[in-house]
Amino acid sequence: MSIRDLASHLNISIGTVSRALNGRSDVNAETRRRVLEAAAELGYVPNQSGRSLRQGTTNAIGFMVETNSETGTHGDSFFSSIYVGVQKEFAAHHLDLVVLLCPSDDDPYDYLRRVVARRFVDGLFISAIQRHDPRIDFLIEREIPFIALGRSLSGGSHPWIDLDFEGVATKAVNRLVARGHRRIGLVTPGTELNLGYVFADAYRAALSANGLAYDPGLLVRSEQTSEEGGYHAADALLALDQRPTAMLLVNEIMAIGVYRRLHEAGLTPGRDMAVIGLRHSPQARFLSPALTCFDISLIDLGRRLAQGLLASMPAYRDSQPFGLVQEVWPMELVAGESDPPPR
Amino acid sequence: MSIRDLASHLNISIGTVSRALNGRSDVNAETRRRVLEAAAELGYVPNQSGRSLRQGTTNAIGFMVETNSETGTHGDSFFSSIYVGVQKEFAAHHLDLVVLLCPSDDDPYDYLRRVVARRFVDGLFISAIQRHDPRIDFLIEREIPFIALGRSLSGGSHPWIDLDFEGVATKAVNRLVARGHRRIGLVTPGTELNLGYVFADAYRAALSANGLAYDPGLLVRSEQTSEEGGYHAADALLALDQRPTAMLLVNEIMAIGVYRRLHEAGLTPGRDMAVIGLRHSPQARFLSPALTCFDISLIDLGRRLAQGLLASMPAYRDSQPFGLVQEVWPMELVAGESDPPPR
DNA sequence: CAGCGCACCGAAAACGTTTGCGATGCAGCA
DNA sequence: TGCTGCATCGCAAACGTTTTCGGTGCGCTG
Repeated sequence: MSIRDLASHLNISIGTVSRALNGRSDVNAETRRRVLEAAAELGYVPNQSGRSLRQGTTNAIGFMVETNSETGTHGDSFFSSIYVGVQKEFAAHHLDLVVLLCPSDDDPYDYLRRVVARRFVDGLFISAIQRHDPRIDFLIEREIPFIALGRSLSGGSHPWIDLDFEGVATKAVNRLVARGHRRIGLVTPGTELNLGYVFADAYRAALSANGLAYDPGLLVRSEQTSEEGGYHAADALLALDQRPTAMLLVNEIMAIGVYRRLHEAGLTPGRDMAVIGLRHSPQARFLSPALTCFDISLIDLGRRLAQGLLASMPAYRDSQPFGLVQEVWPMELVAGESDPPPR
Repeated sequence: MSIRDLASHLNISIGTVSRALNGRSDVNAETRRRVLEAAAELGYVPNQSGRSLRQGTTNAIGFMVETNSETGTHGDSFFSSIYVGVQKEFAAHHLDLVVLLCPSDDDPYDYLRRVVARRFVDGLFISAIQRHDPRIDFLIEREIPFIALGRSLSGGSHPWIDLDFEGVATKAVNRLVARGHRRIGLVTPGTELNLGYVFADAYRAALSANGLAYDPGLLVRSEQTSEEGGYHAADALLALDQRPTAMLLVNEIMAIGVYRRLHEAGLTPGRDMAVIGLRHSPQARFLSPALTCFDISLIDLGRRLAQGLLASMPAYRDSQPFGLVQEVWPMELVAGESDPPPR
């Protein structure tokens, strides 16, 4: 059931059929009606490979995420919700979302180059942005549409959306200081992810704005951002001569490990230690005491990412009222019971 | 940089280049070496569209999952780990995994038909298998390779892997009965998902094997399998004249809601009520008291699914030592502190 | 030397689609 | 009538690849 079958069934040329199906203006209204009717009747659907070959476009968009081969998660379900938002935005454009899982033992840059070389996707979402991320320059140079989930120091102007770490640090520190805290620890990723640097800078600025000195010992860079990572980060903070009375975490998964370590030290989280985190997954509501955290509307973030990508793709730019998307994503503080005043 | 450029650069025909790249035997060893060298040097990578068009194959495999548009999750990170396992198995075959998110307001059968019609994938994983699932007959009839994550009553022999609900029900009920429980509630999905029926049958069989009568009131079918669903299921069980002393849940997300409802009723989970669940996500370790649950090695399950699919695809069958995969996936009980004897 | 088989390679068709170009017919206008 | 312009459509090329078919040259055998 190709376009040829459809044409011979209607006794017209394949060119006319193609034009009718694609809504071109130079085809008679009655002819178009007959074509669409026959297509529906015979169950004709265009072959994507043929179309891609001719147009040089695949109608597929890749979302590149990095895999943790050991735990088997990629982003702790962080991305699942983002996908949904992207999909919602893509539905109207007949675009397919292709999740590209870069294995952790593979170099993200090499992986990306292979994907691009295969011409498998028309555009890309990239995440886990490094401080100096070669993928960005590569994509800009090749003129491949993309949007980054996260900022980078890499040169060139390109679309990106990042979480509002400045806002988080400011609100969290202000809140803790208002409650009487003076020694506030921060746990960020210890990898070359740029967000660790951004978060740390925002944290230092927030401390300074509150007239507090920055103590390097209170900044823990954790290789893992998992429960294990949280455990060890709490361990490091508790080992200090002058312990902090509050901890600010980059996600809420680490809070599980922090709670565990606190309990082992005979401390009760939310009483002997204040904890604030960022919420990545809806399942975070379990923690007891309830974690005070910053809520991310991930579906909306996904939608916005999709809009930003479409706006940078010539074929879809007209459908988007936006220009170059470069913005931070605001987050709302959800008060829990984990950050009381110090004892 | 097409195969034509490569050929003219080497002063040989494109056919020879293609044969050399694809490892055909009818090409001189020296010629092959030169071709591979030039391909690497010039950075040539075959165009997937051209290849797909000629061969009628796309090198892409779809994984169809259903989306919950409200919460934004699809399977509570259940699938994230499965993807990783699939990807591990696919890596050697140069297959791409395409995640196909069926919106919740779309009919899965219609969605599947559109995907198939577009010839976008060579094979499919389907999940969320209904009791009578029209997708299965459709795929069998069209001779499209697939494997189902879940059993179904739909006719025809096809590859599938399902969780070992019989084993779960037997072990859980035996364990609870051995500890003195006599009234054990079961919470299963209230939708047409087949797993709800399978689990309920296994539960009844396990009760019977222990000489216990089946009380229909103790079987709660919950529309939602989320935290909310768990809350309401616990609500229903607590409203009974004769309350159960233990609850068996279909996943651990519901346990969050169950715990909450128990606390509201002045009951302490793991003391006034025994709770056992299935573990879908590694983050489940947070619950306090620790949930006694059945652990699923999701990465391995993903690998096995991929093997089962490959074994059913003519192009890859030879690489797999397996035949038709139809099996249940064993799960190990991880003892927590949530299922003590009744008070 | 004739004949045969084999290794290797080039030519060309085919996959299904889109699109530029030209052809046709017809209405409108001078 | 003759010319122009427009609406509509057919023809054919092109996208990049794989694969069949046939051809060439060589070595070997009888």
